[in-house]
Amino acid sequence: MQLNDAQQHAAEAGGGPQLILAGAGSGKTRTIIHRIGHLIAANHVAPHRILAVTFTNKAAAELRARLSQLIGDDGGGVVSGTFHAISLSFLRRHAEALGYPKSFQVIDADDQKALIKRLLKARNISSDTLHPGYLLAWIEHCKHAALTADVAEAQAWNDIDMRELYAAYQQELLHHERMDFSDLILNTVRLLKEHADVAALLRARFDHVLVDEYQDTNPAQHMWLQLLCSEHRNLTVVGDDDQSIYGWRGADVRHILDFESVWAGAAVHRLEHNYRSTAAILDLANAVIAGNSDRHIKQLRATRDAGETPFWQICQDEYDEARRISAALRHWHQQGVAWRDMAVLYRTARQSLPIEQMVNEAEIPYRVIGGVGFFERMEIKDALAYWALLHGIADALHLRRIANKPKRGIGAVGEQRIVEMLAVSGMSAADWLDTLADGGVGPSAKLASLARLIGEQRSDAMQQPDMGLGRLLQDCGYLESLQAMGEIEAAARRENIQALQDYIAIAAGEGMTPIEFLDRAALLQSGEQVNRGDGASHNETDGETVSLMSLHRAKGLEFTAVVLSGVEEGLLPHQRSLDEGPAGLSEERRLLYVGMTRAKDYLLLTSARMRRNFGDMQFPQPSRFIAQLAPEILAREAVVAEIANPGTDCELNIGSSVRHPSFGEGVILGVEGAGDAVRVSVEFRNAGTKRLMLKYAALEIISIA
DNA sequence: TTAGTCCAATTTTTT
DNA sequence: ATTGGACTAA
Repeated sequence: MQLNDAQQHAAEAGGGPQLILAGAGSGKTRTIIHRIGHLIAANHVAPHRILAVTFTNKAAAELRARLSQLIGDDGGGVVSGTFHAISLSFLRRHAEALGYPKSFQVIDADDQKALIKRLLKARNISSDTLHPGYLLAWIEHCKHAALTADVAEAQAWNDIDMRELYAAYQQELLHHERMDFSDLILNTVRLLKEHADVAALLRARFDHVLVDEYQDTNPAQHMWLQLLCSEHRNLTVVGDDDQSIYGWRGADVRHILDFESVWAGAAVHRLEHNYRSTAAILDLANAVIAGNSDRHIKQLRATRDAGETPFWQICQDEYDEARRISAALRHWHQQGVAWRDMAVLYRTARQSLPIEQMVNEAEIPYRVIGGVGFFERMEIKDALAYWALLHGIADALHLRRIANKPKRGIGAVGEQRIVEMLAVSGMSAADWLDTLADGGVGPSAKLASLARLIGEQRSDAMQQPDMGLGRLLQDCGYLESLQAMGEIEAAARRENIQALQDYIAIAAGEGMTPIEFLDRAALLQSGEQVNRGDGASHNETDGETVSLMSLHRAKGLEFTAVVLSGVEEGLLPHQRSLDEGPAGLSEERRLLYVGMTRAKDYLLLTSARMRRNFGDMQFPQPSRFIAQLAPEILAREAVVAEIANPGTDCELNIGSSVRHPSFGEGVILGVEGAGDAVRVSVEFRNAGTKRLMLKYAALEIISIA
């Protein structure tokens, strides 16, 4: 397909700062691809001197795939990756300027939290005084704003100096030779800012930089780009302020709104034709996003026919919702939509459980994208810790992790003493463990047999990096210790470990070093989880599956048919964001907008009248984002009813507001029966949900939805 | 000092 | 419902 004028202008613009405002479905990926192709073919830029920054690893992979399609030759060596992945590759070469060894590793969220907890415990600060999550969130907040501990604004909580704790946390990380995710960005900024020699090398590395999803960059990333591109100024950013959904991660929409003032002389390109969705879907999405005032006014124009009007289905509870979703998926499948072209999206991960159960029961092949990622699983982290020890690249966190797995009679105190002894020794964890082979002192003596085992197996493992892990886990008793969780659970975990071994084998085949493999594991934390549930019985081809994922994960993707589930007050908008005020609410609305604009042909919204939360039940109102929309743009079940107040027949829809003489105001959630026997379910603001005989209820209509 | 039992807090979203 | 943390027995 040809590019349209705006796309072509953007693709063929020369150097200098370029801002591409690209609405949902406006072909921005194609434009980027063509721009890169044009830079190479017409401007003779060497491919390896082009850097493309994407938001997810998946997007980076997609970019590479499409580049090789366009220009062949494996994309010609164009460098692409996430901010984090690219930062890590910079830091691998230059970390020593910051006092880190080149072999530093990345700490994941779990270990990060454990480290913070130990830090607070060592200072006798209880979690009631200062919640670890709160401290961590504040530190992250500083890092997103590119503020190191020495320049962060002092912050006290219950007389505790959080800035001092931030500094201590960094010290602790450095001591463990680890960086957290935010450090990857922040430390790269420090390299560019504080180390002129390194900065010069990094700046000279690329001639052109392109950034996707620019609306979701935080100040640290913004600074990262400014510092990297300040000389050549060949920076192209692509984004859409209506799709900014990462404010909680420090993203600031102003970066895209203010781009022209930061980069003088920037050219602006607007892609305002939507090629993805039917006009009906786009009308609905536009109606929703129009409710936000803090946005660039823009026209996103449909290029497709009206199509089917999106439907809003109100369900009894989350299981009824899940069943109706399954029915819709089946229906679309009968219409000829492939499973892989359908997605069920939700606000929170826990919503996936009932959906998984019902979809599975309906024998629809599915997969959950996200959730607990492969590399975050306990057994995988354990196995990787053993593997790191085997390859001599383990650190204190690895050793601590497996010290008492399987049980070796080492408890919390013993663990602590082992870590202290290791620190005193001044050796790496792997080297220190080797010295214990002849026996150790105190708790470390309990590691002697493990030390001997590793000593015996190491040389074998070094020669064949893909082998060895399974043998070590078997011989040290780890695999057997899994049995304590029950046969089925243990088998699943052994299978995961087997998958890890296969993964390692592939990586080894590619010539990847052990440290590179750990890097990949750290950056790919959140992989896909394939076919949970009874996948074996469906005999589906790989990839022929419906995707279940969070709204955030759906960013940048498109599907023929989309279900947005749980469109309720408290869930979308989420309660936590409502507590954050108007900015939080705007972001929730954008999230809904992002979800709707994923759909090409069919869109179904569902909400439940009742939802089980922890143990107890909740009765959410329909989401404020859709409750007021006319049935012409969002269809729903309608009932013709004669109501006391107007006295005439009228269409009373789900979502209509009514008043009852004693229960007060409420919203119609459902209708059953016919004629005189029609009963309506009404969610009253102050009186809960009631089922009323329409004929006798004396309802007064406030507004018709 | 460790291991097992009971109780509490937890969940918004991700690199 | 699950999981980490505190408490208690050995």
